[in-house]
Amino acid sequence: MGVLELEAKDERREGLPPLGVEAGEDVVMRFAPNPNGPPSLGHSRGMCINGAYAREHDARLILRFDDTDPVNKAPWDPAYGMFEEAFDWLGIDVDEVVYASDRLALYYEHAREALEQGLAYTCECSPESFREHKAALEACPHREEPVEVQMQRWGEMLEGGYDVGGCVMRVKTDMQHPDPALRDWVAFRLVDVDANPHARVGSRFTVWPLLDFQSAVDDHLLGVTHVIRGKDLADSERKQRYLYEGFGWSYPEVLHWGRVGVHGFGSFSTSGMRAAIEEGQYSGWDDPRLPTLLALKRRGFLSEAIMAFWVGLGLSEKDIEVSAETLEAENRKLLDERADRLFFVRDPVLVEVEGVEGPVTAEVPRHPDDPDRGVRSLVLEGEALVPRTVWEGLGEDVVFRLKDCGDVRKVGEDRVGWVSRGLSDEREGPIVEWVTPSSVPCKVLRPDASVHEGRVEASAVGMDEGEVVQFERYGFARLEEVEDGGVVAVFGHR
RNA sequence: GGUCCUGUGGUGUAGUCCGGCCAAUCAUGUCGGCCUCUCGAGCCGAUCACCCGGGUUCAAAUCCCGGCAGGACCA
Repeated sequence: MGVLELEAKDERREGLPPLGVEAGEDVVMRFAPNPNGPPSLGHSRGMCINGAYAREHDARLILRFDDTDPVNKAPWDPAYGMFEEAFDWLGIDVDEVVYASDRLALYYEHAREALEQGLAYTCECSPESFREHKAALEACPHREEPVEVQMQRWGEMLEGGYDVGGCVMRVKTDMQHPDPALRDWVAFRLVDVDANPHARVGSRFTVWPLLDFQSAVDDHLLGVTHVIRGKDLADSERKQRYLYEGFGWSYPEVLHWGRVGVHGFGSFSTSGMRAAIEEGQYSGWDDPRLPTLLALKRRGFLSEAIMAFWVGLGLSEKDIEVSAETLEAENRKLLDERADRLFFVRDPVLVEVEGVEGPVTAEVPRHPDDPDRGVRSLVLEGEALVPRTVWEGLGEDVVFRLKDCGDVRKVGEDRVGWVSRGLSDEREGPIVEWVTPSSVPCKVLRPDASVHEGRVEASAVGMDEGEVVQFERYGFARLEEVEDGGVVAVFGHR
């Protein structure tokens, strides 16, 4: 037996690219959202990819709220819990939850060390004047002042000796760096917290770190070994490396992904959604039109489908536009097997069935491929309800089928004649969903904000709220309200 | 304007580091057929791609140079 194991070059890779983990290395990953709104489909990419890697490497996964911008990305209190719930829903175990806003003392401590070691300085330049220094590739006068001066200014910053904008702390990089974005970036600034109280810590702190500093310090302190994030943060790495090198820390492995647009969900910013909800354009964060996880869940999307969708897209750095159909296809694969079938008749027409002898009981399987789940019974006596669009599309005398019941011929405006119990050779029309007058009213909320009104067979009343079903020939929907008097469902997709 | 990233069918994606087995993978979409008492699922088939131009080489999706296009960040 040959011991030679060729690493076949043409073997197709499956799943996510390898992480680059050394043997025996403990992997620590984190997902670090800004909790300024509820988790969206976009966030779920980070949750799923980190979660999938964490699972694969038996890694420690940290949920860290990077909530240190009370002004531009003001945290929204309910969002914290919603992210934890979203992880639960996705079936991803989080080992630790960290709030950056609890850790200001740690950031201050590291700021002090950075100043003492000459890695950073305090700067009183106005944005305009610093911009000039930056453009001229020269240090500003504050950069080289002695440590004592730096420490003193830092102290004044903390003690309220400056107005907002009066002083910042910068990390020293290289004022001649070819990329102006990297020249002495701002690590701390003053915030008007009276006007912008923080959702968790109120107005207690006026000096706040910017994301690059906070996240750099936290990744180190929390022992994060692998960071996966959007390439919009690609510059962060280069900024943060100055700090890491100064402190003698080692930088985590970083992977990036490009921007994703999901065609069919539009692009919604958190702040845009919030404004639209407040104006009443949407019913709430779970409005079926929105790309939030709440809305997707409400429409019957399964978390496994979302996971499979993101893992399938992979991790490329190119910007992509995918169709919602791809996500729907993942969901359909799972749902087709799980969802019980029901007849929902949209915009029904009541037709009289002439010539039918006695009640005819139709026993329709709950699932066509799984007879063990039993049947639902519909008893046809003299009247049936059929969808208006189908009915109006039928020519005179056309024979069509009431699914699993019998063939009938359209003989008048609102009448059909019974043809046969079994499948007849005469049928040329479609096989159509139908219900009896004992059915219950049903509303289907659609993701385009329209509502389809109709009737659903009475057996729906025995089902659980939250259950996802397939309305035959119509599509998948999640039962939201199930009461004797009627049913409300939210449409998922075909 | 600067820096960086990315260009494979309609949409994603594998392959690019280490050139040949790539007349290019898989998924999704579309079209057609089979099956089915759903316009669902399943099965079969078809369709459709290496951004452009040079160069290196016996051989380039893959390496080099130059364009072009898209994006991100900063200004």
